[in-house]
Amino acid sequence: MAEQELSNPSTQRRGRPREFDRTNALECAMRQFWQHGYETLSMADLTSCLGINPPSLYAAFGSKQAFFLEALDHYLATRGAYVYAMPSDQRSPRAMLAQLLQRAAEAFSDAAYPAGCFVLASISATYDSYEIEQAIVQRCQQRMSKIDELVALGVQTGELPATTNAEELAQFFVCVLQGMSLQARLGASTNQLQAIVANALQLWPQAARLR
Amino acid sequence: MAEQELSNPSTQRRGRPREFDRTNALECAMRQFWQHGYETLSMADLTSCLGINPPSLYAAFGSKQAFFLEALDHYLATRGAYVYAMPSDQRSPRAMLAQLLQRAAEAFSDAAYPAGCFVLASISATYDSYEIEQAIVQRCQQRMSKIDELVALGVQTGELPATTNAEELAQFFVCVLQGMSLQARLGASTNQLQAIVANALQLWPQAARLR
DNA sequence: ACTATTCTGTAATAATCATTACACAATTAT
DNA sequence: ATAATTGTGTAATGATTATTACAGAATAGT
Repeated sequence: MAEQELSNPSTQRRGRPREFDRTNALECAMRQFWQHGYETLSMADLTSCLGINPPSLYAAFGSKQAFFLEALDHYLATRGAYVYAMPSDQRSPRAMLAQLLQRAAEAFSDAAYPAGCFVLASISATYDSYEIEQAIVQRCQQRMSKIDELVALGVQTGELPATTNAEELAQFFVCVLQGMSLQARLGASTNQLQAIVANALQLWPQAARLR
Repeated sequence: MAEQELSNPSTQRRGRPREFDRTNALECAMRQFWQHGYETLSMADLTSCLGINPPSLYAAFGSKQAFFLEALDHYLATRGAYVYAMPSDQRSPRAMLAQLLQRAAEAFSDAAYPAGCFVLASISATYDSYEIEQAIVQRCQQRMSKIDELVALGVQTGELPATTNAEELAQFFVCVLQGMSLQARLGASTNQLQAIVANALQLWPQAARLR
């Protein structure tokens, strides 16, 4: 069912070779979907933007829905990877959460890319295709669980008081992160997002206050 | 340019009377746009949902865009009015902000309506019509300025320390509110949203700590 | 009763939507 | 050289999009 994509250049395929770079097309589609949204972006816009014709696109990706989902996963593997790309697990959970949020603040307001988070920007409205909506929600929750882990770890290591409601605190940080994406879509600057992060982190005091 | 809508029932208009209730149609359209989004919701869906035919709809509202904008303003005047409907200006700024956020927590998770905030849910993706996007952003910022006022008032009354960066703190609360809308779209319960509010409000301590 | 006005229902409009049929081009395998 | 295979370009597909032409129905004013 899934297309077998051979990355090994030595294994040449028969037939006429593809004239466009698949990854490059994926990157371009990611940006387009990110900025315009799934429903709003038409295949005509997409093909003219990519400089290729519909049959080539369909041969390479299958359908608009499959193309979007692959672009979404391309985002998760590249620009959206900062969530899991923690520098080192040696650092304290708080420092890791701080870095996660600060990286988000930078990424969301990076002028080189559409504003905010691609996954979060894709949520808002329900879609004609329930399949897409499910895929977005699932990937969103999977990513956010990283914050759950960090807060739980903070309680475990004693960095946060044992009486902390870890689920609630984690959900608070998730809420802030998601709000930051919306703020970025509305034009918030890196500095403004960083100020939000600094404020939010006050709920996880640097010096743990044990009762 | 704007349609003259006479609310006075004594001033009868000539011609065949409208067979559907205009406000009722607006309420129904609001829910539909709220749930499905502007682009996704087709006029065919809308007319069949309202039980009226396209010409009646166009005669009453003009166009899809005008219909959406009127539905948006209907939301602001009804369900979305909680932002400005503060109980009394006698209360402290903090209490007013708390009430604003708590009302949002209830409204966003009210099963009787689509989840989250209609205005915020309408942002995410850019639209074919720049006019609509501008209208949404403008109404959004106008509403959020209420939070700016409350925080500034808190500093003014001494409830918050004079060293407080009012703009940053206000933007933090706006961010939380917007994140709450997204959380609600993802299925967060009233209790969960209230817990987020409680956490956020810790940045505005009940007993003002003056340095 | 008659005219002017406004709404309603049917059915059509042109445009755009995602998708594909088909002929041809470019490659590998034999 | 020939067959098999796969990508490309042109042009079309049927469906759906927002919007409206038109004829008839229902009201108010005269």
